[in-house]
Amino acid sequence: MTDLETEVWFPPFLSGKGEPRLFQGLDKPALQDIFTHSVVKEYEGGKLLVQQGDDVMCVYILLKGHLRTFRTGKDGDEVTLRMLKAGNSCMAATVFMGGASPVAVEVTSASQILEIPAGFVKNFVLKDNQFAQNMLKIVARHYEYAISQVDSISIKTPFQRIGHYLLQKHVEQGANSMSFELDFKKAIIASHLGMTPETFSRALKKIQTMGIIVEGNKIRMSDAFALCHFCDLDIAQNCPQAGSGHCPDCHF
Amino acid sequence: MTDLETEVWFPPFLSGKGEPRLFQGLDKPALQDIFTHSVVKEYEGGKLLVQQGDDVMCVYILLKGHLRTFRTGKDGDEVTLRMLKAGNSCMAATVFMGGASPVAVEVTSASQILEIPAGFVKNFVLKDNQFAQNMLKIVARHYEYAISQVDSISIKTPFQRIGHYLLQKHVEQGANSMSFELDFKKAIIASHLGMTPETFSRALKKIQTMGIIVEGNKIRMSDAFALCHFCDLDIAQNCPQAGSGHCPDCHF
DNA sequence: TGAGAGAATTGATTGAAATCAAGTCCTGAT
DNA sequence: ATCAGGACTTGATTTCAATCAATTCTCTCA
Repeated sequence: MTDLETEVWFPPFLSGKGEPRLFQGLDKPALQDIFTHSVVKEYEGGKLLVQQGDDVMCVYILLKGHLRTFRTGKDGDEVTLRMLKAGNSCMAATVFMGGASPVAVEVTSASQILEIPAGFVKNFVLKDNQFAQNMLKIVARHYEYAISQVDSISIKTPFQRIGHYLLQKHVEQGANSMSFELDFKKAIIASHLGMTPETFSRALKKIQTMGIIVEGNKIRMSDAFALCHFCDLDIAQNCPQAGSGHCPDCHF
Repeated sequence: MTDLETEVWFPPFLSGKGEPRLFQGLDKPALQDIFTHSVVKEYEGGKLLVQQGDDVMCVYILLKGHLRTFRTGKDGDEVTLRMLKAGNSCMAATVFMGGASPVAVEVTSASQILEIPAGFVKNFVLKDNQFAQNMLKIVARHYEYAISQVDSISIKTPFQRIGHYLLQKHVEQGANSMSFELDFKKAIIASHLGMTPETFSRALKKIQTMGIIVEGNKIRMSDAFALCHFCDLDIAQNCPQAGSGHCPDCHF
């Protein structure tokens, strides 16, 4: 990959907020080193990038499109673990543990992906501390996300899970717009939340009695605090309104 | 902490296998640096080390005893996320993300704990790449564990979860003894597996029809492969028998 | 414009685990 | 040895999400 190409696709990764970024704070030679060892590939929706049990050959960074990671049980049941959008990465943790991938990765809409070879990443961590720290942050973030998923699935009702999920999306987008879109198929979101599409659909209906209007993939809220009932510490931490006293439900 | 003291308690951390070790491959000055900044403390069973939402002040390394990490929902329901034994550490990921702890940590039996201050750890990662890599491995390991927990809870029946859990314990101990002990209270294990103590108890009864004898905390197996029915890729990876052809259920 | 396929919704039924409620067993203290 | 309290087990009942089944909706493509 040339320096010029880098310029084309790199900028979005500098401006990203929210998720910690792999390239954050790296100096130019380091970036150059990474890019010359990486490739950008295009995939059609539906393609299975990694299968459960595969040896993982690279860390994937999603430049454009959507991926999901999931696990399949013996009987074919699936859980969706993560739903990735541009800027997210996956397989970082697996590359460090070595061995078989515990998850499968599927391209859910046409995507452009930067692939950094596993061996290179492993070495680079030992050479560049900033890179190591970035990796650490990313993996730690995923870990915390997984924890909240365990929590969600085991101690919340399907209804609460959906409310929590919607609120999270709302806060992720800065909590300033009165509406947002679901950017994955409902069946995938349902699987992510540990329920069937039917249950998901019914809960979405029920939630409309709380001032949440659902029209296809579009979610509109009658007031900015309609979802605050579902708030918890995890969300409050990222909520710009937390502690401001404006939110009637906020105890944080 | 003096060098001499180090000698006393450090050895077990060098010989450990299984979990990646925080101190693995560090040179003497690095170790010295860590130890002079750390303290060892003793706690009685029942003590809450960290509460959900606390600012985390240090990374904990369990030298002796038992801890568990858990989350509590609004209605008081709990999920046990991890059950730690000597050699395990916790709060590593949280220290890197900064902010409030997503979990609470409870001392479940009298314990001795090494506490490394958060600030020191964060700096040390940037100074010592080996340490950074160790951290990364530990967090990655926890992440993979959390993934398997999500998987377990959402796509396995309670019965399968218990079988899987028992097999895991069996394999952890080298799969050479015909019996092992549950080292946490059954209610905690139940909570870890996402079920009530009643359901746990009933499933343990049912599993006895498969050649697993349960006597209090002691689990005895009629033959070495009695639990293999519950095997999956995750476990097979750590199974010394995997691929040997001895196990009638092994497809790996 | 319409056909067809996949996605999503809706309804009826079922089943498994949670809950509620006694009981038993075990351990450690007096 | 007895007692008290906790851990665990067992039983009866309820509940709620999964399942099964049938539409409806919404695309895309001819």
